[in-house]
Amino acid sequence: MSDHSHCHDHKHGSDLQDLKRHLRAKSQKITGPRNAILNVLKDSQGPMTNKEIHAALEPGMCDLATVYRSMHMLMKMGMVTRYDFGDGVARFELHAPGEDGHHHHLVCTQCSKIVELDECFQNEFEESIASKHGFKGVTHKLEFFGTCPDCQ
Amino acid sequence: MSDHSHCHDHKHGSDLQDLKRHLRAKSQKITGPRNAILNVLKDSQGPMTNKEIHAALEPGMCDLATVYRSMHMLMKMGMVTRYDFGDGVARFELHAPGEDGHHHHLVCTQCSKIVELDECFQNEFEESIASKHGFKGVTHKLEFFGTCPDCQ
DNA sequence: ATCTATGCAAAAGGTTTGCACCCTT
DNA sequence: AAGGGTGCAAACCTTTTGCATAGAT
Repeated sequence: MSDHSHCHDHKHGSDLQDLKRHLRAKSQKITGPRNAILNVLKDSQGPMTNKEIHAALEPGMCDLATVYRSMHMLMKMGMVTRYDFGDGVARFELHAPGEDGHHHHLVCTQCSKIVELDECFQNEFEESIASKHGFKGVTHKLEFFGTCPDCQ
Repeated sequence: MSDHSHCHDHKHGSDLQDLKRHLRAKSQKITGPRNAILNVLKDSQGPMTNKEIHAALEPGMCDLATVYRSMHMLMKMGMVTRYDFGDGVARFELHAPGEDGHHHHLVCTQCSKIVELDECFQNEFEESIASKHGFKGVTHKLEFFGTCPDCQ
């Protein structure tokens, strides 16, 4: 598989029309809450928790439970990727429907600042591990942790 | 019972005496529960959740809350590493006090089987990312996910 | 009109904490 | 004897779910 070279714009590469079209194509309804959530995700600077997404919506726009349900739906549709940074809270990032949005992060262990990484490590490694253990459809999650300049 | 640390045996490289000695050295008490927990971890085949550790102890040996507290303590002492496989549950693996126990896993997304990987990917990549963004003390977490032979 | 999505509230897990008592050192 | 460690129960947080209603197609 080839790797993406447009890396600076992962979250701005998808416009709202595309997203809605993709939802409709899978016979998912375009509702107020979903519309609003997609807008928040589209403009986000990095991965967001359910609570953060909820907080970013206009008050009364949408229940927290609906945010959770929407993220499940978007994940199942492959429009969103879930990230885990080891603090027990799920974070989500939107990407264009066709693309897999695969990339990594550099997280500050002090202030939790998150840097989006463009670099994606090349992986003959992944293939050799997969074949060695007889696994199919192998992917990886890779995150970096350290202390950011401000916290040193 | 001398045992040499082969790559295959990361979790058996630490014997109980060493572990206890290390605890005492940091003025941590050796109690019944801690002793039992260390024994379970020492014999484990892979990362274990708090609940699994608790279940592996003799009934009545130790409260679940104590398992949680012990894992915190062991982590702070650098004797245990925490792993997150994206299911919202923390898993722990013991390693010898001096060593960092750094390695990776291959997890089956169907049955949750976990394969311990010996290979650790070589990282000039990590250094370049750290310096590029001005981070210090950068480490990484890398886990592989796929479908195991039995589940295909 | 149909069938899904939502709000609300309750439940379900995982994890943490307060407090009185026990036990290692 | 002193201080940390433990059990128990309650609190906390994130995430899930049941159910009646609202809303998109």
